[in-house]
Amino acid sequence: MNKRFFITTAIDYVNGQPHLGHAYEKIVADVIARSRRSFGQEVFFLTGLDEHGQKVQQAAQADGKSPQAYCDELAADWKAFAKKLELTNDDFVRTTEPRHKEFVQAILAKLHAAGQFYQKTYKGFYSTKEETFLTDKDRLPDGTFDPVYGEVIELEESNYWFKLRDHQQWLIDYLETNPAFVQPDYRRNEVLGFLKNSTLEDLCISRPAARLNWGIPIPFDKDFVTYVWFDALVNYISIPAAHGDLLSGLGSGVSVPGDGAQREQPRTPDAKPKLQLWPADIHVIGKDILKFHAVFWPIMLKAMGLPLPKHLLVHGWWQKDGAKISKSTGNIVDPIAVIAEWGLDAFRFYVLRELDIGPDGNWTDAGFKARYQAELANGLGNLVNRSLSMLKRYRNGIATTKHDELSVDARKAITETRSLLEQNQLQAALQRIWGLITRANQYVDQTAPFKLAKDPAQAKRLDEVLYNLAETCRVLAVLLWPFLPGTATRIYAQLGLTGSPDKFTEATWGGLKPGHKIGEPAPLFPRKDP
RNA sequence: CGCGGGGUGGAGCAGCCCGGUAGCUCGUCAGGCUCAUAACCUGAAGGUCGCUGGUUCAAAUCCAGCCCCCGCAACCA
Repeated sequence: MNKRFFITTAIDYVNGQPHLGHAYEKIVADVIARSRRSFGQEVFFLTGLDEHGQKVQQAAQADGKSPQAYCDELAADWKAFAKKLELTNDDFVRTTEPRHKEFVQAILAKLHAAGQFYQKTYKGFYSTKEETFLTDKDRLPDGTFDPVYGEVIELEESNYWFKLRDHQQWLIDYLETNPAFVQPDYRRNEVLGFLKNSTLEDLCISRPAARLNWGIPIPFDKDFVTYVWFDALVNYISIPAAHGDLLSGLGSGVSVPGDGAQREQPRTPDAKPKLQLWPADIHVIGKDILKFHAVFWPIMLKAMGLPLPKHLLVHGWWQKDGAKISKSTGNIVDPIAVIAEWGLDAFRFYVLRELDIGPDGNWTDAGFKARYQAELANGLGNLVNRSLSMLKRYRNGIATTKHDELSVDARKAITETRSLLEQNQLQAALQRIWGLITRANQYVDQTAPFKLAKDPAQAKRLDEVLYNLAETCRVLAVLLWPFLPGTATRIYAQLGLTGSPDKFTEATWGGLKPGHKIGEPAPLFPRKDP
C-alpha cells in the first residue's frame, strides 16, 4: 500500500468558539489537501480538538457541567464549523476519545520502560487561585507576586520528566541538514537560534491527579495524569494508528489501539498496514506553537523510534484594523457572520489572497470588500459571465469548433500554478491564476467578439474566439478548485459540465468538445453596492 | 544587547532565499469599448525600495552598522 499524503492542523483547545485564526489555519490545510488530491495523490487530512487540561476543567465547573459534557457540546460546534468551511478532513480527532487515550498510554508505557522518564521533585511558588506554578517572570519589579495570583505558597511537588537535554545536539544537526523541515526559513532560524543559545530543560510530562484530574492517567502511576503536550502532540500518530497504520519503527512494545481485531493480530513481518500515514507530510501550525513542534515533538518521536514529519508549515497571526484581535475589546472578526453575508468562497479567497503563509496579516472590512469587488466580482465573475453570455447569445450556447489561441497562456498558467501549489505558495498561486483571468479579459477586448457577431463573414472567427473563452473558463475552474470549490463547481455547471473540477489533469487545453452545449450563465459573485 | 516580524509611488501588499527593465489590488487623470455584474481594455502621473557604508560590471535583493514601527510573557491560530 502506498503511503498517503498526510496533512494535519494544530488541534485547537476547546475553551471557546472558533475565530478567524482557527478558520485561517484550517483553510490553508484544506487547500493543500484539496490540491494534492487534485494532483491524484491519496491524501489524509486530520484536524481536531485538544480537550484536556485545567482550563477546560475550570470552565466546565463554572458552567456546572462535567468536563466531558462541556467538551461534547463544544466539539459539536467545532465540527459544525469545519463543515461550514467545507473542510475535506478525513477524520476529526478529540483527545478525550478512547482511541487516542489508549494510544497515549501505550506510548507512555513504552517510553517509561525504555528509561526516557525520571521522577523529580520540583519546589516553587504556587498560586492556589490560578492553580499554577509561578516563575520569576511572574514577579513584579519589587519581587512580589501580583495580587491576581491570590495566595502564593511554596510548594514541593513530585513529577515525571522527559529527558530532552540529551537530544539537543542531535536536533541542531537535524535542522541544519534538513533546511526544508521548518518553513518559512526565518522560523527555522529562530528555532536554531533558540537551540544554540540556550540549554534545553527537561520536559515535565505529568501533573498530580490530586491537582488536575481532567487528563489521561499515566499507566504506570495512577497518581498522575499526562500534561498537555505529551497528550496533544501524540494525536498526529494516535489517529494514524487507529486507522491501522502500523507505525513501523515504533517497535513491538506498543500495542496499537484501534478496532479490536487489529489489536489481536500478531505482528508478523509481512503484515500489511491498512493505511500508511506516518510520517506526516505537513503539520500546519501557528507561530506560537513552533517550539513545541520543532523541538519537543521531534525529540519525542526520536525517543519512540519514529521518523520525523517532513515539513512544519508555520503561519502568522491575523490582526484586525492594525490592532490585536481581542475578545475583551471586541476587536474581532466573526467568520460565521462574514460567510453568511458574503459566502464561504469569498471568505476563503480573502484570507488566502491577502496573507502569505508566514507573516502576520491584517484584516480590514474595506480590504475584504475591495477584493470581493475587484477580483471576484469584476475579475473572475465578470469574465465567466461575459464569456458564457456571448456564447449563449450568439451561438445558442453551443461550442462549435476547437481553437487554441489562448492555449499557450493557459498552459503556462497551469504549469506555474501547479508548481506553486506543490510548494504550498497559495497566495502566489492565486496571483498567477488571476494573471490568466486578466489575459482572458484582454483577449475579449482585442478580439471584440461582440463586433464579430455583427458581421456574418466573421462567423468562423467568432466561433474560435468564443471557444477560447469558454475553454479558459473551464481551465480556470480546475485551477480554482482547491481554493474556491463551490465557485469552481458552479463554473462547471454553467459550462454544462457535470461533477466537480477536482482533477488537475482536467486542466488540459481542449476539454470542451465541439457540439457541447453550455448551461445557464449567472453572476458568480453579485456586486454588493452600498 | 530577551526573542521575533516589518519599513517598497496616495493606501494596502508581492518581489528579497536563487543580485540584472520595480510588480499587483485600490485610488487619481485621460482615452477606448459596449459582450458582461455601471463590469472590461489602453495609456499617463506618482518610487533616491527606512538611513549610512561595504561587496559587485550590476544591489529592493548579499554583508555590516544605525533609525523607526509592531508583535510575543495576558482570552486567543
